[in-house]
Amino acid sequence: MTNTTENTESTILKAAKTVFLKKGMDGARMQEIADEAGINKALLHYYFRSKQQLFEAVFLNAFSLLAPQLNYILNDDSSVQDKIIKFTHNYITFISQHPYLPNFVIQEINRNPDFAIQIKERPQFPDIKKFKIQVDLEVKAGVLKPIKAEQLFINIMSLSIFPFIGKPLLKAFLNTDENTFSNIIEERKTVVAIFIMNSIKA
Amino acid sequence: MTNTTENTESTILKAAKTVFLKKGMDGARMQEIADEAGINKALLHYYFRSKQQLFEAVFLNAFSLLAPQLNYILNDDSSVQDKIIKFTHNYITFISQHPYLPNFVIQEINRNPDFAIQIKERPQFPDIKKFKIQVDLEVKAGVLKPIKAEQLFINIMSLSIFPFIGKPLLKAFLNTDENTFSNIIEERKTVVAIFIMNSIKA
DNA sequence: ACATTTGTTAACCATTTGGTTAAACTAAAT
DNA sequence: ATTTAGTTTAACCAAATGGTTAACAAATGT
Repeated sequence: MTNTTENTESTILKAAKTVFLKKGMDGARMQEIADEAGINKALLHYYFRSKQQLFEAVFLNAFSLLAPQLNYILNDDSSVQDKIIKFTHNYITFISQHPYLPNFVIQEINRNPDFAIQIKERPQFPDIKKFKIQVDLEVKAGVLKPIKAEQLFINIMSLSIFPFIGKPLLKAFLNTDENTFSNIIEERKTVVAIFIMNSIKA
Repeated sequence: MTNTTENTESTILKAAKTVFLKKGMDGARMQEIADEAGINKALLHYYFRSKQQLFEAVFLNAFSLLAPQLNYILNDDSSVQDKIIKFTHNYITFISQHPYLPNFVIQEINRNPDFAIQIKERPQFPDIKKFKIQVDLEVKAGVLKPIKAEQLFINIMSLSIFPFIGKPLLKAFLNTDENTFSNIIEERKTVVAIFIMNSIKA
């Protein structure tokens, strides 16, 4: 077997990722993916059978990029403070390089909530249990002000992810240009952790 | 002129809102909107000419529901603390009753950023200027810890809105059922303001 | 009563779109 | 050299979809 096969397959996947991430399942067109990949449309079906299956390949790939980052904050052994500092910085940095990713994943799970069930069954799927025990412990020990781990988790995710999803809206509200907004995001790599820790440090 | 006209028109708008908010421009089908309204598909074109124009009517209507709430926090004369308490409570309450709204608006602005330009020109479009001056003043007066108004604004929006947009994802991560998640959201009506104020109160 | 305007519908149309097919091409195996 | 298996393409197909039309129904004005 020649290696053109694998090349073509990964070329398709890359192109599909570009188009699906930008336009979503409903907005994407098989012809556009083929054009992006520079190949004949029939090849998409030759390698992936259907739009649905090609989409799922892209979706699972996208999700598997987001999950490990999360496992880090949830299962690391450092203090809650260290985790928050590292996580917010890493996550905002990471998403800056893949700005379409969170919006895509969230949008498609909203469109078809069955996806959430599917990905929950995967082994790398993040589990909040350990993080919750740790937060409860530090609260009891008086290191942190009383806060429910669930609320803290939601806050961390909200502050890290929303600015990317809501970017066009926020840009309009703040009346800033692209460059200024980038600077604000850059600043958030450190400022978000400070904001959170100011709130919960006892 | 009979009033059936206005009835039909508003029936269409209501149905279009239901379908567009759930499925977005790309996912929505004119036939589905007609079925939802219980009328013939041709009537959609009779009253709104095209899918695009019907969509725009729905979008502007949706946006005009979100904007006034924002103007409140930005232009009210109460202290920053009072604003944050009132805003987070009001906004989370409001969105609970219209859970598809923010996701829809953000998604469609992402799909077509020209929308952001269009709505910016409307008179009710929120302006952050006054809020910024107020925050800067309270920081200088030592009422608040140093924080940029822009970052604070993004934080408030993130903490209020993201839980609704990311709901299916958060539900999966937190491993909670619908009911538990509703309780968490309910709790956020008060807990978000406390979280923010703990962070920024000097 | 009658004509005219407005509202509503079923049938139809053109285009788009996901998907298929049969033929052509390529490269390794014999 | 010839066969064989895998790869790629142009042409094609059926269904879906936004939009139109022509006829019909219901109000409204005269």
